[in-house]
Amino acid sequence: MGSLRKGEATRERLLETAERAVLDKGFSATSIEELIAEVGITKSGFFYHFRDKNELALAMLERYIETDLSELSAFAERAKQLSDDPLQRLLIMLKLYAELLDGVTPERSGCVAASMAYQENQISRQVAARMRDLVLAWRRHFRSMLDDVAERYPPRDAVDLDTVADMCAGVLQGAVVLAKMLKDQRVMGQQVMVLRSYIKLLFQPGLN
Amino acid sequence: MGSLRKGEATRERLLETAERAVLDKGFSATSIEELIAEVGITKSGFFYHFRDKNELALAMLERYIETDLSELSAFAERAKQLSDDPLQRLLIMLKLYAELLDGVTPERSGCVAASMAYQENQISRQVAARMRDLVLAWRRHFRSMLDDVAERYPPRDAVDLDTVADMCAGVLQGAVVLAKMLKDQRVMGQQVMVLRSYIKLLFQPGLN
DNA sequence: TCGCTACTGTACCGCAAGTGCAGTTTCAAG
DNA sequence: CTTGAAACTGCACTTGCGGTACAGTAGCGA
Repeated sequence: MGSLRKGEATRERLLETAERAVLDKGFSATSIEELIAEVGITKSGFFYHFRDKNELALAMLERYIETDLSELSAFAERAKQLSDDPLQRLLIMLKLYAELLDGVTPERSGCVAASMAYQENQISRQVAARMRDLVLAWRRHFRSMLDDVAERYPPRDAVDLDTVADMCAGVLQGAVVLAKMLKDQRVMGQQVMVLRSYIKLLFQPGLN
Repeated sequence: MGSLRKGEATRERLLETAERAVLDKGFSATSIEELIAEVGITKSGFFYHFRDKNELALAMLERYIETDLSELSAFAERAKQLSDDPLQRLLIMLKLYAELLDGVTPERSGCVAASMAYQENQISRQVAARMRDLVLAWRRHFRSMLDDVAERYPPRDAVDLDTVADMCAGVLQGAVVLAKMLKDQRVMGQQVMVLRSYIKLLFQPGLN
């Protein structure tokens, strides 16, 4: 059938190789020639799959968004199984995420979208649009969890829940940057745990 | 005297131009030829000042660190004048920062260090070392303010203050990334205000 | 055996980084 | 007024990368 054609396999290997390289050293520092050498095809072969480097970026982003969002859903699902309480669910999910981050290798850590974000004005409109979609998806995801929490536990501080939802994604993005700057992966897990502390303080009753 | 030599002025113009370009479109997308065209010197002139692009990066980072840390100190100083209470000082400082971020233009927003952080393995050891220094300086800065707060107001949650200090810098870094991805500057100010909310909840007494 | 998919091979262009070096202007100290 | 260092210019050249163009071909399923 068409679903597992040979071309798809090569394309996937290119995307996988590119993702590793991009997370390790950035998009513009990743050369096409380096990718084809690792995958074992020629330059012509590369341009058979992608019109140009920008289209590679778009495909990488598309792929990243898909896996990232399904990972997020999986964690939410797992948390749902582990507790009935909306606050506990959110806290469990953040703990799961922190544990995931502690186990990831330095070279593979980072966000494909964020690595492209800092090269703003050289990326295409389509890439920019998909980046925006991703942030909005994160916002929706955390917002819906926060809504469930706020319904049962009134927040202790007057904050906009969309902004708190953004913070959930933002703290992680910031933690990645700090981890890269410090060359210390541990800060990622740590930062998520501090975010958890905020959620606890914001909603959890009976904390003095 | 040696302090305001002509060479220093040209070098400074190069660094200033480079910083604007890098914040707008990233380091690797910023070409030397574009810089010299704007500054009005030749390629040879550029290489008289910097051995290569990496040395430019190092000088930019050095310059950025200096101005960033002095800006931070200035805000802390201003907050010190406005209140005697350590918690209020920190909250005021964050508010000042949020206001600064709301007023900055999109092209000039961002952190020179962070824009280089995502190109990790192609930057020199020296640049990496200075990036580390910067994060540690941020940590020290916020940590000392947090220590003052914690002395008077015991924290409501068992968190490591170094990690909270990292979060102060991290939320900002994350907010920059989100702002770039969303093309919406407002999230930067918003995120700092949520961070403020955390500090309030963590330390402020009498909140229910 | 036909034709499509998935490539290879070759040749070439333009741009940016970087090298090397000789020559020139500017300006301040002797 | 001269001299010499600082701050460049000018030119020629190399390498690497992104990208174009296009002809040819191996494998494979209908």
